Amino acid sequence: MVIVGSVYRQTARTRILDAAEELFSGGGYDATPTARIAELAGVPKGLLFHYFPRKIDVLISLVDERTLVTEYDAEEVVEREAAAAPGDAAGALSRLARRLPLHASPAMRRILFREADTHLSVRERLGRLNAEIIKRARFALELAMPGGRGDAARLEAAAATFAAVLLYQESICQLTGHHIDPDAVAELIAHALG
Amino acid sequence: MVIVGSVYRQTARTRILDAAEELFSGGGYDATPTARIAELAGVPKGLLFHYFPRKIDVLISLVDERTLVTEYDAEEVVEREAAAAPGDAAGALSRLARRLPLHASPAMRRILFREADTHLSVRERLGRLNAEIIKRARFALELAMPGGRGDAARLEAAAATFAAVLLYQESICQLTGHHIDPDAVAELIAHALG
Amino acid sequence: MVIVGSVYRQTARTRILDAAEELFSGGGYDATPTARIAELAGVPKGLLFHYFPRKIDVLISLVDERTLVTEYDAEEVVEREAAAAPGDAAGALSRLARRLPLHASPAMRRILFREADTHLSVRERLGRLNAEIIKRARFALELAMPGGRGDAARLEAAAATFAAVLLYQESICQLTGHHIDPDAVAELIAHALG
Amino acid sequence: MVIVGSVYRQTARTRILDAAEELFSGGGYDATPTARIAELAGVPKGLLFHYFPRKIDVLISLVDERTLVTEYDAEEVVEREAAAAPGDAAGALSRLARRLPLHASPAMRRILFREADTHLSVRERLGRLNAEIIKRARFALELAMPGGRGDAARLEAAAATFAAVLLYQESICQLTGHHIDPDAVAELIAHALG
DNA sequence: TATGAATGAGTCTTCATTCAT
DNA sequence: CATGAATGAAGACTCATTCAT
Repeated sequence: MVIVGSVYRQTARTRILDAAEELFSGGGYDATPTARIAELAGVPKGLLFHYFPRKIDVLISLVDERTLVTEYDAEEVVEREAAAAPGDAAGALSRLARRLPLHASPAMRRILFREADTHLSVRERLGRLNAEIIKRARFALELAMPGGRGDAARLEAAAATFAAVLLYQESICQLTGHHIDPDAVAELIAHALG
Repeated sequence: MVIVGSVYRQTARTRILDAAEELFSGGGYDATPTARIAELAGVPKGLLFHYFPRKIDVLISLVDERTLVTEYDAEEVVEREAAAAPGDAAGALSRLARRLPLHASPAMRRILFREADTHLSVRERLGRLNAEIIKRARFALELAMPGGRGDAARLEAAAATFAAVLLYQESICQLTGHHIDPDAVAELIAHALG
Repeated sequence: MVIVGSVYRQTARTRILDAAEELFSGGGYDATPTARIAELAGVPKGLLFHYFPRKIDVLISLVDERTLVTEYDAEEVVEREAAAAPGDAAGALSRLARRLPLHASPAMRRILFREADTHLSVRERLGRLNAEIIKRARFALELAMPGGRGDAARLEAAAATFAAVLLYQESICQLTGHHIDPDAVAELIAHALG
Repeated sequence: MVIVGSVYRQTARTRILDAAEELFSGGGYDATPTARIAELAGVPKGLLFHYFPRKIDVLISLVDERTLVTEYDAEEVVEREAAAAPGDAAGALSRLARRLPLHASPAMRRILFREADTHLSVRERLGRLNAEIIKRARFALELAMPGGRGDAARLEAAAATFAAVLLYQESICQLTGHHIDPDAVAELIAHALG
């Protein structure tokens, strides 16, 4: 009953975060008045400040709670996949892309990039995400081509490039109107290293 | 007198743009009050609105006047270089990177990325830059490997990836703390296509 | 159980008043949110309003319960002292000063003066204190110099002046940084009347 | 014309200070919204913040500009008076009281005392005033009774007591309802030293 | 052109107080 | 009694923009 109740009637705090996520991703943090967040959440303005003393705390909580790096044992999964399809570097990267360790909605990703250079805590989170993706891409590539072909520097550039494409693909599409396909980049990289 | 007058006028307008460039790139467009622009430019607040009726006009003028795509005949230069070093795809891309068609200062690049998703005119300009870079990268790669090795899709992915790395390299470095080397990426791509 | 209950209840109420005394004397009534009183008292916010329906009731209760005019028979004490040291007007005033009929802590005195002009009930209490001190000073001086030397007006000025010095000595010291010694003033007054 | 103009039509800044003086002295600084100051001054709310960036700056400016210690040569005046009426210590103090070196209106004095313990700059100004009054009282008394009768400590207590009475007389009257007459205190002190 | 005072809508934030549990 | 979420009115302060001179 209690559980069902909480499911049916989201808590005020959750509704506030939902509203903020939508509005921040739409118009940006600065352009979103707290009043509009409260309005969309269906709570009085004061309640927002009951849960989040300052406006920035809404953003911080959003980033803290909704951009989690996945917690499953990533390495084990990658190893299993590598064993199942040996030598398939492109496939390994593509699978990594699909498991992008952003628990976040596309909205949250937009928020992450948009606010990163203004707000330290957001930037830190973005930095950690990038490092994590690079680490996993490097690991996947090493597994896929055990012979160590290609030098270390090239593999490093490949991992960093792939991470950049993954992180920025939506931003690139939105800002430049040009769609970039992670699978095509994965194939390109695999060819470069293979 | 007339000349002096026009000199003064230009000076004021230029100083306003200089100040705006510095402040926008530092704190962002929204966070920069017009009063501070005027103050830093050393002009009275009213004069700013004499030259730029609305605040957004300062940003628009900045983007229009200070992020010019280079006007030299890019294709001709690339052709000459390709002839001088046939088959050197990596070098072609590296040279392209060094001629990045942003006349803009690093400050202007920061402004471009930061404000692109909020302000249409900035986004348009960024889209045109991206398209231009992709076009030149494609052209350079085609020239470097005339045999048409590699299929078209892969070449397209290569051009788009390189453009993304070029455009975002500073953003990536600033936001994630991870430095990405365009030359290494150029070498990677050349290897993929070669 | 009942006893324990009443002990707890009293404890909560007392802790609220303790916290309010500390905070009001520190930052002033207006600058002290009820939330901080409750926090310092270690009680939930709602409980504070259970005991004190309005914020001002906390101040009123504080003044009512913690700035009591002493209840011993002041006149009798003064008479006994006067008999023991006849003619010692300065000593009589000094002893009066030491028995200052403020049961209150220095904190409560600060509250009294600070809030007097804003809150009627506090002002009334302060007025009563002043009147009481003047009365006692007059009585002590009359006893100490029974000959009736000095005219009535001068004695009145002496009593009022001494009361002012007693009441405001801490305020003067705190606000102006100048320390004023009640004993020296007592000696001065005694000399004026003697 | 310009002068007449400025006389007829007070500047907005002056009207703001006038309004603040009236309202601060009435209800206190904290209880006075900036909106009401602007309203009483007949200026838009924003203009108040054009002249005084923070609310506290209104109070600071008020204290800085409207509680000036008089600039005439006080010592010379006192000396002349002392020569004209030798031995008249009571008269000297009474004359000093009438020249109370507060250029300020009674309203400003109320503000000074009320806000002194909350705002440093106000407290500093009050401390300087007190020191100045004590200095002048001491000087006046020394001139009036050149024989050096009475010891130094008593003279010091007399000066401090008189300063306290002068500074706090209005506060005492307002808070306790008891009127204290500076002339009577002057006579008392003169008698004590005489 | 040049100047800075004037304007007022809008924003974040605080806080006493209520109320359902 | 106890709890802390809920409420909304009110306050300080910001800032783009206008305007008279």
